[in-house]
Amino acid sequence: MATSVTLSDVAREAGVSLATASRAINGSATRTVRPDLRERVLEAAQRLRYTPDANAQAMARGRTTSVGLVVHDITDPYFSSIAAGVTAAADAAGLQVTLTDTRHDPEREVELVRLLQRQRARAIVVVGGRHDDEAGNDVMRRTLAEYAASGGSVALVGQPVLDVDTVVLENVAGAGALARALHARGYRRPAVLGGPDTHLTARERRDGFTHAFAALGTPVDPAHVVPSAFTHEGGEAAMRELLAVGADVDVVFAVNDVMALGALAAARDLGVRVPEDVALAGFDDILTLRDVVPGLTSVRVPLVEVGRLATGLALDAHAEGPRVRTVPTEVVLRASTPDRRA
Amino acid sequence: MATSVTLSDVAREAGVSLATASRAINGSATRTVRPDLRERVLEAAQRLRYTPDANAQAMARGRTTSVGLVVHDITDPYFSSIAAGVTAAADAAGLQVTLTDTRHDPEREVELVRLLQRQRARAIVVVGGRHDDEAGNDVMRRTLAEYAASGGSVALVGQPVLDVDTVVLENVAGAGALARALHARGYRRPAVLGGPDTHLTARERRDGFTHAFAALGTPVDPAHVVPSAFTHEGGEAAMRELLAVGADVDVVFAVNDVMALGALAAARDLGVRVPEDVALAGFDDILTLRDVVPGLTSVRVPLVEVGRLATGLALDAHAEGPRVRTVPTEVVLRASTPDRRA
DNA sequence: TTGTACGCGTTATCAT
DNA sequence: ATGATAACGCGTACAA
Repeated sequence: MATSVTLSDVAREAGVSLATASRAINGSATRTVRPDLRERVLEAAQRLRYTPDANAQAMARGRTTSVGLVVHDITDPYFSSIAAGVTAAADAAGLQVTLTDTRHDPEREVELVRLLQRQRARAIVVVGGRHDDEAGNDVMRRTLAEYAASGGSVALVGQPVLDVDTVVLENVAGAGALARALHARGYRRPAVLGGPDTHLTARERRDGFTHAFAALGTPVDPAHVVPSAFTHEGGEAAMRELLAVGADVDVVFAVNDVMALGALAAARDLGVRVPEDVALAGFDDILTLRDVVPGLTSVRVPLVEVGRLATGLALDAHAEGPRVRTVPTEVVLRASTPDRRA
Repeated sequence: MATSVTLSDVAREAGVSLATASRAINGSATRTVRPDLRERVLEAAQRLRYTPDANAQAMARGRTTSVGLVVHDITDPYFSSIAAGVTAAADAAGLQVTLTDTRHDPEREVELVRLLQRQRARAIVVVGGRHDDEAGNDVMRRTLAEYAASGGSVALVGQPVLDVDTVVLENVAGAGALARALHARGYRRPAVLGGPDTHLTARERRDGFTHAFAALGTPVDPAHVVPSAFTHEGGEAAMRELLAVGADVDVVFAVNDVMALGALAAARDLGVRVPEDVALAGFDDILTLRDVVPGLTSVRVPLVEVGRLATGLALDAHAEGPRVRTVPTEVVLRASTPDRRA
């Protein structure tokens, strides 16, 4: 480690006290510095190439300027868009983002929160739907509570089950609206690539979809609800399974776009045409969709905005119990689900 | 800010000195602690829910555990894949990643490096090709030099023009190999969506491509080299321009995949079929391509590995002058450039 | 307005 | 092996 110029060096060089140098450079709120002294200090700082040590400042002030971000996979467009929102919001607040990635390992999520707590991140944004796993949730809930007790604030993107501020996506409503839109276009034999059984987001979207179709008088055949991983590979495998049994379906709903794209790949691979042989829809409306043909019908989630919102929630200190911000979704119909009534 | 348990609290609770507590918990290298005392300390720490303050540790040790990362746009698959490599490598080294995003503003790049220097990031990875702009490069070079002088190390992904360790992509060779592969498939009337004139990566790929085609006896018509932004929109606009003038071309090379996808969108929009009416190729082989039809011919760059490599380079302290790690590329032929000789 | 001195939480040096 | 104690770089009451 080479030598780093400190504020003391600057003070000495400028012939003033450490305190004055600090006030001149940082611009203390209450105190003010005589213009000529201030000038001397700034000049000295420049001459010496002084760089304030954010770490030391954080120590002295008692709070850091960093925001922790926990995602499952930064290469996934869903997460990278949210991450963009988080960095934008943090930047606007003069804060830095520490990016951490679970690589889809749920246990790492807890470790990463602890890690960020050690960094004394002023706030943590955790992105990712919860699981129906009381034991697991309990560990996470306790971990977050400890972090909060140590002075940090948390925002979650997912389900409001961890007693922290949460950005909630309208999964049920969005999937229901999608189902109705598809029904209106003439689809009557739906199938669902449902994701993991315990994954709440997957479940909400799956049930929102199936319930809506049931309410319309054309229930989804339970045999046509295929569980899978929440990933590209998961969607691909589930679609393959569905097609392998020769299921009689006219539209397939994958509970997220990445899965839908996996399904699309499977269909392509098996010579099944979308939408001619079967229609396909996803959820999230990730950025990738702009480059996919046929245009994939989806349910839009304002992902960047979700990141901003979560960051704002986490940063905006509050007193009362956990808040919930519900983000509306919007059905976007595209070529992958053409009108069948023609 | 709520109260946080400190090491002193733990020491008092365990009835030992601060020093012993520190040694027991951190496990000092040279010193060792009597087992029973050690046990008492650990137990006390657990009881009090003690969490070490990474910031304070960094102060005392004189070095932080964070790595800075500078990208232009985290939602761009090129950058997010590299970011995945950086976080993986950092994680393996027990370090954290501070993610910063220029949002395509070159001036922010310098500011972000200064920001990361203030954070005393132990290393900084800057991702992004350089520009033919000596003034701009000079500012950046000086900024990085100052950071290095303060004890940090830097790795760049791009061109080795800033006197720091650099991961270099085989742009010229890759584009040349692509040109030859296309020529071998029968293409004779190539065009290039060339990106910004001053952008070195764009230029290298453009020239590598045109020179190779010239060497094969079928030079690229200069009128068919269209400059543009290095983005999706840039590719789209350039393709639109090319098609608008009714250029007589049989294959279009976009200097990166994101641009190629923009070009694909433009072609689609104008009713021009790929590859029937014109073939298309890109560069990078971003993850998104797995979902694009027709499969886009590209030049593969091991992006995640590039991120890992750059991080390793930055972390592995060295004495001598700037090192260069060249990453090989590989032509991947897909459906967007079918064999024309049939 | 300026300077002195203490504190932030931890590591490391130096006695003991 | 353990314990005082001095750093680390900075902010800020408090005193002058």
